[in-house]
Amino acid sequence: MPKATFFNLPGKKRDLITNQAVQEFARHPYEGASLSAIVSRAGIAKGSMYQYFTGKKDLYQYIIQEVYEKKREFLKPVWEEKDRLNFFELASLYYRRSWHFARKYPLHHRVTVNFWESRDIAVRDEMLHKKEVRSTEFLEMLEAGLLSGVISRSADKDAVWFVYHAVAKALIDNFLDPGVNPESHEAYINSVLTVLELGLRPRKEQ
Amino acid sequence: MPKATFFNLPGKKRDLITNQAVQEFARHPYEGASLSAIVSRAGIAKGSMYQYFTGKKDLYQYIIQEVYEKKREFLKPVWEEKDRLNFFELASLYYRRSWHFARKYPLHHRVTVNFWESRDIAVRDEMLHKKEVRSTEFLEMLEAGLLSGVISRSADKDAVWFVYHAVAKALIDNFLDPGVNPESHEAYINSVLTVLELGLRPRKEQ
DNA sequence: CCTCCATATGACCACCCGGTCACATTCCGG
DNA sequence: CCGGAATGTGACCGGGTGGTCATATGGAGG
Repeated sequence: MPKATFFNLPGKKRDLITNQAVQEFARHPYEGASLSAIVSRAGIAKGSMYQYFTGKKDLYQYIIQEVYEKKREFLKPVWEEKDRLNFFELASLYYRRSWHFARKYPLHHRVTVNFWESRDIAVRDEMLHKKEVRSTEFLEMLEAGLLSGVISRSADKDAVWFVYHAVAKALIDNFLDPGVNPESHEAYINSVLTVLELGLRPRKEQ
Repeated sequence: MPKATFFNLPGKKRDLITNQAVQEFARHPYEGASLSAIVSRAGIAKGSMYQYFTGKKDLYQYIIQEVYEKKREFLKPVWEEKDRLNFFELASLYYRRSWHFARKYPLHHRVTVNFWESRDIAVRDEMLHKKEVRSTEFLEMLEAGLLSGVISRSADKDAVWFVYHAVAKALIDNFLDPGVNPESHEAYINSVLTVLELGLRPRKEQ
């Protein structure tokens, strides 16, 4: 969505602008982010920004796209294990790697969190699109789990999806909580997933 | 936190201001809510608002307090069943009644949703305080469930709390999704809770 | 009736926002 | 070296914000 001019820019300058924009959208959700702050920190004129993008929304959509591309790339190794691991193992791997992403690229992580909490209409449709992208692989995983019998066949598929989605969101929200102990956090993710796996009602067989 | 002047106001006028503020904070999260819009819709002068409250934040805190008081009152009947119902029955009752609250007072519901999604610092401490308030009764419920053995003793208590909290948030977020069928929604809440109760791994005993 | 104090008012302030545009600068092919 | 196209610039615009304050209004007690 950026104009051609943006891609004609020398790489350094383009990266600087991109990075400053990521930083701003990490600090504030779309509505609260300030274009003026971005251009000022990037050391360019306001008018220049409008040579590169048609407006604030355009810039935001570009940044969102870049950030998700990066995350998708980072998560690729998880899906390559798809055939070797069962649903529960894969889910654990998925969340642990998402956590690594959040630690390695905290700004990008913050951008995604701000993004899916945004209630802006201009952003919502794009959001739905992205959510589909995000969930496709996970949904496949779930289907396979149900088919193979690793997941109880009596479970309501919609409800399972809902629960996992909710817990995923909460887990990821908390990925960067200050005061979290890196060593224990992986174990914590697994504890949470175990609750989902076994359920709260005691099991007779163990 | 409002000034004494506010409580000297005739009841009608006080209610009008309160209602318009609730409406605005239902439409927009704190940062995006407009004081000018509130006073304009309430038909009072901007200066008058500053006779009643010390500022926007003060007004917001008052509204939040009122809204949560209303919700707490509405949920009271649930906790009176505490001794008659087990953990799972109580949880079901709790969410179904929360949903009734959302249907009956959609604006107040929206205010709560905006509130706990807010990332404003001025609001965060207050929020933590409120969350404690909200969770106290639920945490008690959970403790009792663990003690009585209705909940598996092998479950990690923190993880259980985390999962329930996450699902609660997601359920409540979706309470007012347009296009939701009121009759089926209660059943859906129960489906979701059943997933938590039984877990995803198949059970041998059934 | 007059005084005094609480209350009501809206013009006004400084500041911010996203966006525009006439003009300056840079670059490159002829 | 020139001329035209591409790019860079920041003052400026209209409109919004939360907050202030001198002034006007009202009502209760002496």
